[in-house]
Amino acid sequence: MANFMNQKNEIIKKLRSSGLRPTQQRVLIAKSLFDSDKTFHFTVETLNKKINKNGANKVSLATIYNTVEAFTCAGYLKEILTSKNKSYYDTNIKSHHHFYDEGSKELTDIHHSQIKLSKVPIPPKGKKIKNLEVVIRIQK
Amino acid sequence: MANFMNQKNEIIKKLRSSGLRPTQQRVLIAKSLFDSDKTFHFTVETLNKKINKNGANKVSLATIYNTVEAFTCAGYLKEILTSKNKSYYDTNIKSHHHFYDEGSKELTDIHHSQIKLSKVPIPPKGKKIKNLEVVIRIQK
DNA sequence: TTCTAGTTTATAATAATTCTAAACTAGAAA
DNA sequence: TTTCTAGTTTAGAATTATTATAAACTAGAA
Ligand SMILES: [Mn+2]
Ligand SMILES: [Mn+2]
Ligand SMILES: [Zn+2]
Ligand SMILES: [Zn+2]
Repeated sequence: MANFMNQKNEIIKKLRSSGLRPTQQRVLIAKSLFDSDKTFHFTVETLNKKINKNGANKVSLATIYNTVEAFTCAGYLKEILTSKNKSYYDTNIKSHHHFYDEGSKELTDIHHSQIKLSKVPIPPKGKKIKNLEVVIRIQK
Repeated sequence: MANFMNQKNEIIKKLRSSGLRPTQQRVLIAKSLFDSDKTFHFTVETLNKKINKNGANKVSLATIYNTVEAFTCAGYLKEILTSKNKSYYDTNIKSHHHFYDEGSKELTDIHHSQIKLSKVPIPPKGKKIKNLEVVIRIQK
């Protein structure tokens, strides 16, 4: 119970620190995303199902979109673009890479240390590297 | 002129070899994509403008979509998924990597030899690596 | 308790893409 | 050469993901 309180307070602190007012909806979504010690990948569609399951419509789809964008801008989520016509998001914000299964359309993390780059090109003049990601497409 | 004939015949041969009937539209699009010795990146939107410029509507948008998909399946184009909500395509089908400029939304090739991977993870059981691509996101 | 900027929401709008079904055509066969 | 038909093209409708709008709501400062 104290633990429960703490988690909620942590979330509220986290939101406030990014200038995001801790509304009921944002706290609910943040719990669903950040409460577990395990990270995961999701789409707006799957998050919406998770949040609004068991019939009771708790949070509107528009708010799911708004919140996912706000959390991404705040650096609490990473957007992963590996699938056509649909954005994936990652609660693992550490630098890492992915397997993408073309069949099941599922992402699997590759830990940073599992890939070593011994040669990387210099970016074009006046441009800086923002990030570098490896995607390994797999299939049966 | 002979050269011109040859190019057209090459294209027709290429299409036939993949079971694609060499229609006027496909030959026209193939010319636009494969005639130059330089490879390039494009979207359906930019290809449509290129094909249907100067007012005269030569090929329908649906056919542009159909043809790009057919060429991708046949292995004559690569699909590049780096941008939200829009597919990019590449006439360079050799294994290579990309810079993606978040500002201009432009792709730039990184030659295969410009990146060296000294460690790559084993794919999950029963899965095979289809391809491995590095995307380096850059900005000012 | 009041007030208001920020937020949520239903709904409309947009953008990219895919689907549909009727008209067309490449090219094999007669 | 003409006929035939499966494959292709096309305009337009439908779908899907996403973004915009604007009215109702609420967190939290005063
Ligand atoms: Mn290229
Ligand atoms: Mn889309
Ligand atoms: Zn991940
Ligand atoms: Zn390329």
